[in-house]
Amino acid sequence: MVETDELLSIRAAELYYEENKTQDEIGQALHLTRWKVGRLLSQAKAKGYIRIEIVHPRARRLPIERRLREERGLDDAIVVSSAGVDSADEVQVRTAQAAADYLTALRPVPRTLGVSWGRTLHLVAGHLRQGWASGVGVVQINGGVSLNRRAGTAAATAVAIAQKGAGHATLLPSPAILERIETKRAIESDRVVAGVIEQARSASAYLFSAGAADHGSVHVESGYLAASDVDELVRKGAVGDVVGRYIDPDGNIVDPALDARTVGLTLDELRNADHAIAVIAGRSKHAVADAVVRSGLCTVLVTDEETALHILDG
Amino acid sequence: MVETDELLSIRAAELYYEENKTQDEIGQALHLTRWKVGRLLSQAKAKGYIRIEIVHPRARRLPIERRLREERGLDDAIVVSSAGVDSADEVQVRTAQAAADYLTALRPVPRTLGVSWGRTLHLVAGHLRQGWASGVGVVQINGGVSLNRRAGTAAATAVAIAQKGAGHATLLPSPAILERIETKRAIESDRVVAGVIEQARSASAYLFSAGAADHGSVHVESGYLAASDVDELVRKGAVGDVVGRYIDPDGNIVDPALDARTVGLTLDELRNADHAIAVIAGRSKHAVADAVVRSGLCTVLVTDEETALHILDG
DNA sequence: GCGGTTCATGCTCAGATGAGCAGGGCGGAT
DNA sequence: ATCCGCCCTGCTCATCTGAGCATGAACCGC
Repeated sequence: MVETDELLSIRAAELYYEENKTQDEIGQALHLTRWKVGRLLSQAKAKGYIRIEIVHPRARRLPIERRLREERGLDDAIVVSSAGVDSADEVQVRTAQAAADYLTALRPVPRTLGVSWGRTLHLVAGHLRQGWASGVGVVQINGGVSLNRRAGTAAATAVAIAQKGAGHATLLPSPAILERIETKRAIESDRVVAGVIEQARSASAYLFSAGAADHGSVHVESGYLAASDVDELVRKGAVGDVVGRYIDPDGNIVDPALDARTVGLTLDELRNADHAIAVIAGRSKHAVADAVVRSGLCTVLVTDEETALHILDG
Repeated sequence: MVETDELLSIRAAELYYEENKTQDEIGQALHLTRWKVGRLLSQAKAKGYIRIEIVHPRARRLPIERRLREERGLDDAIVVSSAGVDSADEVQVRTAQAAADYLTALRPVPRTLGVSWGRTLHLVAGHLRQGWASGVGVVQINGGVSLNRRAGTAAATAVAIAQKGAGHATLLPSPAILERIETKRAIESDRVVAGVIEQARSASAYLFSAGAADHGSVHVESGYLAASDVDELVRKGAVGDVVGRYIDPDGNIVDPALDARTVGLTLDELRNADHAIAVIAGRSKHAVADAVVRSGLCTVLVTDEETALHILDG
């Protein structure tokens, strides 16, 4: 009889969802009372036979967001649907869009916003609307002067965010990673640099992404690290980087010596922030995303469905 | 504003379908009246942003069935869901199951059922329940004595269907295709054979499948045709076979000479039947399935979702 | 400017649905 | 054999939802 009930619940679901019959009509068709039909329907839902999906580039996944908040202790989570998406780029674009939306709707509007840089943040900046805020201060939280080509994308990101928010950007005039620790100390003792970092520390919110530990990393592309350096970091357990600092699955610094040569906010400073918004999308970043959330590096996560499910269910 | 409405309808849909809020609650959350929310919801449905799928091996696709009836003039159609199916075999099993269900529920119960044979029908026979009918006559409608191995599967199918339906099977003691037309004439003039064919002609319903025109065909496997023969048939436009007779996309006999050497019901006899149930599943049979339906070879089609959509939308 | 048209909005009302409850059948324990 | 408790069923009632309608704003051509 349980077998029959299961079949019946499927028949009922077909008539209800695909043929738009009322439960009463279904009852007549299957020789059941309408209450029985209602129960079969909720049974079908409970057993997961009914899958409802919202297919839209801007669609979110609220139940997953809720789980992230409840099971991972995030203050907030934005999970974009990856339904009907073929390319990894598309996923990143949707996530960036969502991050821009979140930032626009963020209340209270942060007086000063600390930002990192990279491909993802560049996209976020691009999706922000002119006038998303009125007079926001934007400050870079990690070094970003490129060593070779693509110079200025880091600066451009911060400037774009500030300009569209009718504010001004404070740039951190320093490379991300220095060759020698002495140089790093020297740069940090520079009054301008020290001032910017001080300002970064006092930002009311942070917006940053994370990089995967692979050869496609911006650090390799920008010339801060060689491909072999990344291999070495991976060997030591690195899953990716946050504001230029490479971490293992538990969020610990993988290479303290390298970390000491990295300019910008430290991870602990980030962890103590009230509003730390991480924007992380794409399959290659599943591991870092997990590390970021696990180790409390962010209070708010903006990501895609697959990454979120990876974080939740491993 | 239209852009905003679209976004709103998505937000509303998320809250309604993923969070189980009432339209009223959503209205409060989004500062809308509940009527506006209702309209946004139907808009989201109309634009196809809401996708509802029933995920179950026994699930059917009623809207597609309806389209097959209305747009292709079938008396009835059974379309099984191919959601969550990985293997082609699984699709065939589901379809066979559905065909068995259909046969069991068929009213009036056919006094005599004409059946063909093949892998699909064998599965159907296997899924029939003991006692699906009480006293049904089963008669083979095309030759099926195997020339080499696997002897008897054709007979076994008919016998199983009859036995489970508490009836008896009448076998057609003849090969499917003969080498020379004279032999075919001789066999057909045999009293027993002629009697069986006569009985087949007067069956009250037919159950048959179709084969793809490829080297995996049962005709090749059984030794009736060489792989090169099939290639030649394809060159002449064959998309597959029904009761051993190869047809082109319009349902016409591809090779009249070969057809004349084929023993069993003719296609026109099948076309004139009141109840001709075709069971066709799998991607490799899309073309034949289309030909069968287009040329009116069946009144009832049992198939899978993908094949049905191929028939409907090309 | 003006009349006409279109369209979105908020409403009434009836139909559809879900929550919770009483009655009764069934199986197991004593 | 009898009692007890569980679960399934069909019910009442309150809530939710969709259809259809009147209103008024916006838009268009004249």
